[in-house]
Amino acid sequence: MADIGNGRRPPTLHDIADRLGLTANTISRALNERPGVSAATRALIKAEAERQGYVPTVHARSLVLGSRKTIGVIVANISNPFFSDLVSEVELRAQQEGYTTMLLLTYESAERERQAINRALRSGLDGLIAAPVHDRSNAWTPVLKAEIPLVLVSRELPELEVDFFSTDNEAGIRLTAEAVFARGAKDIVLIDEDMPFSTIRLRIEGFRASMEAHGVKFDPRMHLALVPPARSFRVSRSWNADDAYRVASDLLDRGRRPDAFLVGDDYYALGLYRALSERGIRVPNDVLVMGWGNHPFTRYMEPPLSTLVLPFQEVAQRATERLLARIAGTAETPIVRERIVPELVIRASASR
Amino acid sequence: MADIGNGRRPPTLHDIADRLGLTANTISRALNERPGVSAATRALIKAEAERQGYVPTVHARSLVLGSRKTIGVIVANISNPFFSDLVSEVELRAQQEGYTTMLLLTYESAERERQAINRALRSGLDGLIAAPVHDRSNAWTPVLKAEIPLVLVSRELPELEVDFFSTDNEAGIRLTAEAVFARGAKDIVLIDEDMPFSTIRLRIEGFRASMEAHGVKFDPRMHLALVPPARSFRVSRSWNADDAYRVASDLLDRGRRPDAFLVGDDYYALGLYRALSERGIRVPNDVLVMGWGNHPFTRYMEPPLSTLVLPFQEVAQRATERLLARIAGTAETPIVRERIVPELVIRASASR
DNA sequence: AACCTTTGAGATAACGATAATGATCGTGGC
DNA sequence: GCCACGATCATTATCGTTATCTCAAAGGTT
Repeated sequence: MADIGNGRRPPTLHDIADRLGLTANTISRALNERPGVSAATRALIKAEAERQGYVPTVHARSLVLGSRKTIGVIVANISNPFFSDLVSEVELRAQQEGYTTMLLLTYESAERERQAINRALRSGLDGLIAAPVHDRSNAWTPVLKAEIPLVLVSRELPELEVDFFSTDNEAGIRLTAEAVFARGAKDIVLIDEDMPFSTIRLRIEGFRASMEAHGVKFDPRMHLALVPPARSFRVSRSWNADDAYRVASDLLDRGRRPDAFLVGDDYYALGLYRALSERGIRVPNDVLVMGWGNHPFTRYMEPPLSTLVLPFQEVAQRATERLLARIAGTAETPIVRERIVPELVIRASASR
Repeated sequence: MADIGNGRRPPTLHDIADRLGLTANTISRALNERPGVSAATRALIKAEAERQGYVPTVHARSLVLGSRKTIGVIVANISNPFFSDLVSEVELRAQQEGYTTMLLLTYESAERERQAINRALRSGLDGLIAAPVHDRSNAWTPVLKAEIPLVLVSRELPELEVDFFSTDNEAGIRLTAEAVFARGAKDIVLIDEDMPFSTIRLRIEGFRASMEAHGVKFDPRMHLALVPPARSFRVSRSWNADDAYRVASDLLDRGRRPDAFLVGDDYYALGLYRALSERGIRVPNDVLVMGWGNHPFTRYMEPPLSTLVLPFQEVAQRATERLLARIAGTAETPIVRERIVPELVIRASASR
């Protein structure tokens, strides 16, 4: 910590080189463990670099290398546990491989998604993991054109020829449906969000298939209760429970009395529970309930909620792995689309 | 979309310049709205840039400008709603000002924090917002030395002369304590995490002060129930409820019967509720309970939990605002340390 | 001892953008 | 008709790092 004072400007390779009577080139080779430097000078250089508190300037490095060692993550928000776990996982793996993570949030807005993609392109990222806003596949063509590796998660865009990883929504809802069928349910209602996401479409498809496999004719007006889309994606999803409460209350007040409920989000179950208990309908005696997501609070609901453990981590890990392979150029060319089946957890809400 | 095919390499200023018989410099001036270019050529240039799909290379720009227009956020994780809301807010404001956000997670590990700081420095960020790992003030000296604007949130490091924004933990716990005192409680227990964070220290301090203001002698063994520190910070905080359940059960089984509980985290209240109900202790008739954080599920607990609405957004906004001002050089020099008082929400768990 | 190989380091030129300075042109003032 | 001047664009230098090529010295071989 002696002479930092050479102009109050962070030290560069030249500063070290001048001091030692060498050239910047040699310093660069020494610090990057490349051949062409003797062990003795290498040690000298490292010591001097340490002493001056040298930190390489990424701007310059990425300019010449053409890579920033940065990957971008584009998701709607990070209040949703799925996305926050996804982003965490990406950050972790990326960091291990020497990449840093740039975060871009869309809040489900097509316009913000466009901006995010734009900023991602301008930033010269090495790769991109994204949960796209629904049905906006053409928004991603600039990324493909720029030949930046892209991996999609969660929401599928079939028109795009890119790797895709997701929870298997269809299999998931079938698991829950089968579980309540197996416990004697005959009349099931699915509560889910009224949004055109592929995730929700697939859940409804799986639900319908399961119903028909059990000889029940699927009627949207009877077996589907749609919750209005969230008003804002800015903060936590507090309103989900409220909306589900309202939807479930309406349904029950119309005299409808199913013997099982499936919900597309654990928070919906909170509202559903209240609507049921206010009307003296008991879980699981009068009605079975299956959640979705295994949120920490579900084990503490009364009765504890049966639900699905989503493969957050696995999806995130596979997606990141794939992206890194694409960046490294080691991934085989054909794209993969993987849907990982979630795991059922039966608790008191579906025990009979 | 005609001739992109000049080598499959993203177009540069030179490509546009060559095409129009101009120089790169002129193109730069035209596209950046700087004087020295006639309106006619400016239009020509813009059209050609658009046609070639030109995207400026940040590497080069940051190299010459010395700024990347990027700010870093260092927090423990983003499963914690406080941090996810913080990060969201930072991303939003940053984006509005043309900055992108780099995410660095520490998982409460000093070593990972060190790495994160290192990576932040290497990345040539313009500024840094961080919730530091406790008592690691010397870890941040490299940032100060590099004269990179730094704003701390949530956890205070008094030794560091930097701006700081946080929830007022002391005032918060006093609000909850006063609330139960006002409703007749005389013997209060605080359940909190056994970690040396300044946040927790301040809560305990505030609790003690409030007790003594009401003539109760504060005895840690009587009035404090400490939950073992979380085992991992990787994923959601599911275990918090379990740990609180265990701690509360132990306490009750030792025959201790306080007439009010305060908890340092809404999740603790989940475990506490169960421990109480298993022993036939009713909320609020036999004991009052106050949460912390106003998590969405608290309104759906039985009975609904009284809690504190934390000023997540405000803290994040002020911190980001401050950081941007520091970067722009428009912030007055003296540092500020702001603690924002949370807001009380009384629900059935504390109604008498 | 003459010759070839290896090793360590310097010289030079990128990378793509912006800043500072220079050159050219047309125009206006006198 | 001469000179000065503003507008417009070209020239050149620069940011900090890495890649390529070159060269000198050391070491080994016959």
